[in-house]
Amino acid sequence: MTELAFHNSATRQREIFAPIDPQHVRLYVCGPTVYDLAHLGNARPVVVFDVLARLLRRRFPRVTYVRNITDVDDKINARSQESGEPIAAITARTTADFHADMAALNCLPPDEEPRATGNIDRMITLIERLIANGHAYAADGHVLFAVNSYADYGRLSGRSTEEMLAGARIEVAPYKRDPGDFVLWKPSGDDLPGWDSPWGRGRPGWHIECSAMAWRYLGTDFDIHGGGHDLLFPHHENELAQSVCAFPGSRFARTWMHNGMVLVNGEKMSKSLGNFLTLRDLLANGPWAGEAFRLLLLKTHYRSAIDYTLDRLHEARGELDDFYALLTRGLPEPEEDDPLVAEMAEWALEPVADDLNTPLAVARLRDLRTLENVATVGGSATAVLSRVGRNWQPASGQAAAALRQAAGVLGLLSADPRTWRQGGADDGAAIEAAIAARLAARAARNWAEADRIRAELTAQGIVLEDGPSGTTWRRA
RNA sequence: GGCCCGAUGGCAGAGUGGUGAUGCAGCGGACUGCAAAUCCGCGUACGUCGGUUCAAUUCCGGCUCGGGCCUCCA
Repeated sequence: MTELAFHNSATRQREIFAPIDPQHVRLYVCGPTVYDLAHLGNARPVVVFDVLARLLRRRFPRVTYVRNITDVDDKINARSQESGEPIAAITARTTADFHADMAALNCLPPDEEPRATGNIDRMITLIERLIANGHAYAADGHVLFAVNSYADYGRLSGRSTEEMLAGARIEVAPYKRDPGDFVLWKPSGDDLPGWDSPWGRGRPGWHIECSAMAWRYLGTDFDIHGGGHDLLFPHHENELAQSVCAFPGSRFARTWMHNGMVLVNGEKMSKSLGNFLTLRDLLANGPWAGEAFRLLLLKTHYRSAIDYTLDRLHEARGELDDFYALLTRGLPEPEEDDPLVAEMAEWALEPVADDLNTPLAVARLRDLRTLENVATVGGSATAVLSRVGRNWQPASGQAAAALRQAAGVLGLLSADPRTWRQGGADDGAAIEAAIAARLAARAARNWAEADRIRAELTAQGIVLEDGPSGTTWRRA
């Protein structure tokens, strides 16, 4: 089995993955701030790191995947003040929506999904440690992290403090000793959520929550930290600084992985730009849209930017149609431990181990599809086999089993194939009757009648496929 | 303005110091009563200018263009 290798943002290099504890791999990914529906860009890290988690679970005895819910944030407060809806209602509703949307993308839940508000005490502990260690100071009701107390500040995101100041045009709060200092704790008035603390009633700054939750569930040192590339600075830089300074001698995450942005019309999709499409908008295209979007994401390498278009979504759907067509054929089931099936599946997944090269893995899935089609429908697999460099001669059902197994690690092709192709209206019996009538007409060589029936079904959005083993149908 | 990343055929998108994957679209063929599905085959690409090398799309540098971060952001 090929070893795993990932591009580490912290070193800007591809590195062989060696977990701190090979018996227990630990992964942390930044989760959503629950103040509004998730958009397409929010979905990308969830899908990408879902694939990573599936891969890790396949390779290691135990994996703990933590993804937080940020349910205390000034955007949430602002939303509540605008709409009058209580904060708890906004966060509960948005969290439920998020879960539903991610399930529609076939993302598995993380092992732990802590909420920021459930970890305030941990954050306070961290802040106290930072003050005690000389890395933070209280000023004007706030507690700030002192950037110049940490020599490596800026190293993760690859920028010096001078560089950061050079371009910064933000106004600097008067209570900051250094313009780069960031807030760990800030005071809350009576109209805002707040918790008692040594510095008065207040609420946490943005970055401290992830440090607290990673510490609680994964310890001071763990294997992989993931998130969108736009979080690299300042969020991850600050998170790292806080955690390392709170626990001298620790290193926090060994590997940092960042996914590229989802673009629309060549520009980053974001709520502040207003050019976003929510998952709800996307899923309204049909029951196929969730998996089609997942495939669309996995057809591009996770670190590259990806431009979303509806055409590409339809293209991905068409590909899934082809895969599911094969899986509806009622193929023989190979033995559980069939070595050829295992070999083919392993081959297809090989690229995923190389910094999540899902586009190449998807291409290999297509080769397995061709092998199965050749085995069951007929034709020649010479082109595929020469490309693959093997002399596989799979019997009917073997390549399909390998396909399902490999696709499962990508979170694809796990729907019921018949539902995928024929789900929707409850008119299956009528369609089957029409197909039987057409077959009778064909048997009588009454082509006009047979074509009339087919045209009628086509008008209803039903596509017929005549195969060696009979006629099947699907919805267009 | 500072820092970082990218530029592959009509579109999307892997990969490699030496015959340039794959998908969609297009074209031709097999199969089919005709289609659809399936299989086979074909065409057009490595932004630009230099450098290193026997050889560069692949390594190095300049340029152009695009994107990201520097402010909330997946």
